[in-house]
Amino acid sequence: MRASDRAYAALRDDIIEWRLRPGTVLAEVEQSERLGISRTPLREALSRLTAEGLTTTAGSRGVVVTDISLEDIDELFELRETLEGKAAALAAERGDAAVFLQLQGELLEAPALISAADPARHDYYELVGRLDSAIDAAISNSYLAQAMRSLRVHLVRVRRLAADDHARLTAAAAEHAAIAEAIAAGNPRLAQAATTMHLHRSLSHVKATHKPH
Amino acid sequence: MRASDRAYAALRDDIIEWRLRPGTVLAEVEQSERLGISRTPLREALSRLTAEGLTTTAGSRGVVVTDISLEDIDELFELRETLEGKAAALAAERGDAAVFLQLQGELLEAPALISAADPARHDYYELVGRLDSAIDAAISNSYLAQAMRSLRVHLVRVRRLAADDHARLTAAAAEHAAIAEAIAAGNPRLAQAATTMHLHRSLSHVKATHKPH
DNA sequence: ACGGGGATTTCTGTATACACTGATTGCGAC
DNA sequence: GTCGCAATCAGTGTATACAGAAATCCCCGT
Repeated sequence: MRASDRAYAALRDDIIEWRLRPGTVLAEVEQSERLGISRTPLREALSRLTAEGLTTTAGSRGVVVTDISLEDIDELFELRETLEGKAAALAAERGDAAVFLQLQGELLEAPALISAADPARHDYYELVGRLDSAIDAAISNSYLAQAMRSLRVHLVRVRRLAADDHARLTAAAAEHAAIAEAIAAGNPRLAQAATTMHLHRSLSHVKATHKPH
Repeated sequence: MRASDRAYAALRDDIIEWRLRPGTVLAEVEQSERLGISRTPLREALSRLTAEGLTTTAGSRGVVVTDISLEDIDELFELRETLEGKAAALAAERGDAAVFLQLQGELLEAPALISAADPARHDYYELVGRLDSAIDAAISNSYLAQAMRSLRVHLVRVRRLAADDHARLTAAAAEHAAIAEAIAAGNPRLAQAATTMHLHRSLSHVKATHKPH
């Protein structure tokens, strides 16, 4: 694996997990020494982060970690509702019903995953990730898929702001199951509506349990 | 201006104007010598182009200019309809009516710009660009605006494929005027419908007059 | 004591040298 | 003649050295 890839992954994780707080300046020499690489691959990693919107170049002060305010979260979910609603509708039109029926079944069993002794909810998020991937594959639109991928980076960051308690995750699993069911049924409008419902409830939950950093 | 910025702008223009055809490999040493800069800033330019989707890294063969097929154009317009439809609706809800009334008036006079002896239709495209900027400003959603900006790069490239004849541009100006009118009237659903109409006609025209390269 | 100017230092931006990987070509053997 | 292996070469990935700019700090003057 290339050094620039490792630097990108490390910095990306540090930002997403809020170990690098918004406003932190990422000086090239400092970070290259911390990660044990040279400045050249680090610069490439920083450009990629900036292209994704996780950092911005603040004049000649180097790059700084971007902030996410409550207004940003509103904007983020506005775009997310647009993109994922359309994606769910397209998946209902073009997707393979069997795949989403299978996912619906797994999602209905998801509460077992959440109540397990996995504090990071790894299995649960992996299942949700599989639903996202299935939708990506079903829509067969690389531009839309790319737009959603670039959004999800910011959403993972927002998710860390909220308290993902057991009750919310159980409800979210049911909402995801409803989306999968609508897609499997080949009903675009229902799939879009289920997505809208899920995102609105997610947004409400995030804003209600927002822990200021 | 930085050398990497100049390299980025030069390569971006070369790709958009189809001087660099899809499939062309952009070898680092070759391009850095052609542009009179070193490899370091050129690599930064290439990463930016790759992040935008204008190029892709093809294994160890360096980066190659991405292709745009007819299926890509369908996907592109599918996403464009989603994003610009939502943007028009939001602009109708949040925008300043006076701004869009003014733009509507100018767009109704646009045929005069098109029939002038400007083969590049510079004034006309500048006016359309002002409408895009006004919508960007009105929606006050940086994520959505960013997503549309990254799309427009590809759209300019597609536009070069079509024969932008006088008749189509005149009709397009009227369609743009209709969008501006709906936004000025504060009617989100009408604004979205007008956008859908315009994009469908644009897509039909592109596919009808497509010049294979 | 406060303000301004200059010098120093620390940063980014660029160039270049080096290393390593992967491909291509040529030579030899079957 | 063809297949295989090896050697060379081209080209990317990385490190480092240098230059230029900007910010900060210190010193001097008022």
